[in-house]
Amino acid sequence: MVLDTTNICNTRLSLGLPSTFTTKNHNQNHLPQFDDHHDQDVKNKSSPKFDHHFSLTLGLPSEQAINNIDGHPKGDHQSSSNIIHGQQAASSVSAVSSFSNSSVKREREVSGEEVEEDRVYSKNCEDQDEEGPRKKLRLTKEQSLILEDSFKEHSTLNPKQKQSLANRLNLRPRQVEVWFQNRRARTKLKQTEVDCELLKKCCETLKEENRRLHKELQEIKAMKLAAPPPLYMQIPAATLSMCPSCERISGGGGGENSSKISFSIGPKPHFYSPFTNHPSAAC
DNA sequence: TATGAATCCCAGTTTACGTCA
DNA sequence: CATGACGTAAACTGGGATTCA
Repeated sequence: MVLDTTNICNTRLSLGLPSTFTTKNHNQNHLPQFDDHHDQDVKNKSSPKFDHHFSLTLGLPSEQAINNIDGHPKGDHQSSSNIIHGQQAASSVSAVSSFSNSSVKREREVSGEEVEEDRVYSKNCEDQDEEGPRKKLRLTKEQSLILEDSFKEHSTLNPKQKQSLANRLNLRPRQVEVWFQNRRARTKLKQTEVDCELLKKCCETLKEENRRLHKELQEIKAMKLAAPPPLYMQIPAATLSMCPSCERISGGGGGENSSKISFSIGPKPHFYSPFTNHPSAAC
C-alpha cells in the first residue's frame, strides 16, 4: 500500500495532533469506556487497608489455588483449567514466581478479595525465600496470549473483567491491571512513533513543495523584470501552478477582464494548498 | 454544596531478567 | 564460561480526575 503523503499531511496537520490523541483513550477520565466505575457489585466499598508484604506468585497454579480463589467456582475456570493444565505440561520451564518483599504502598488497591488471593499465593510460595531481593514475574506464553486476546477486545477492564481474568490466569487483579496499564503505554508509544514518522514524511513533502514554489516565484520575478508587459502573457503555462480542482490559473476568465490575467503572485495566491483536503476549498 | 475516601488511569521511573557481543 | 551493556517488561510512584457517601 502506498501512502499518499499529501493526504496524510492534510489530515494530520489539519487535526494538529497525532491520531493517538484524537481517537481514543486520551483523557479517559472524562470519557470512560466502561461502566466499571459504576459497577457497585464488584466494588469493594469497605476496602480495608493493609500494611502487608506480598509474597507470590506461582505462575503455575495449583489446583488448590484455583479452587480457592474467590471461594467459589467460576464459569471461566472451565477454560482456564484447560489452559492451566497446558501450562503444567510445560510447567517446569514456564513456571515463574514473583515476590515482592517491599512494602507495597498501593494499599488502596488491596480489597478483601485480593487479600484472600494473596493468602493463597503466599501459601503457595511459602517455601520461597522471604527476605531475598524482589523477584520479577515473567508471564508465561499462555498468560500473555490470553492477556493479549483480552486486550484486543477491550483495552481497559472493568472490575469484573479484571477479577475474572485474574482468576483465569491465576494472577492477582493488581497484576492484571498493571499489565493492561503497561500494555496501553506500549500501544501509545508505538502509535506515537508511527505518527512521528508520518509527520517527518509530511515535513519533507512540505519542504519540497516550499522549495518548488520559491523557485517558481524567482522565475516569475525574473521574467517580470526582464520582459515588458506584453511578454508577460507568454509565460509557459507549465510553470504556473493551477488549482488541481478547478484547473484555472485564477481570476481572468472571459468577460471584461479577459485581457488581464492574474497570476499566482497576487494578494490572493491560488496555489494548491496541501493543508486542505479539498483543493477547491482554496478557490 | 463541600469534602474526604476510594478508585481509576496515566506518565514517568525503577528494577529484575533475558539476550548478545 | 564469565561479564557487562542493553532492551524489555513487571512493578512502583505520584498525581489528576471521577464517583459516591
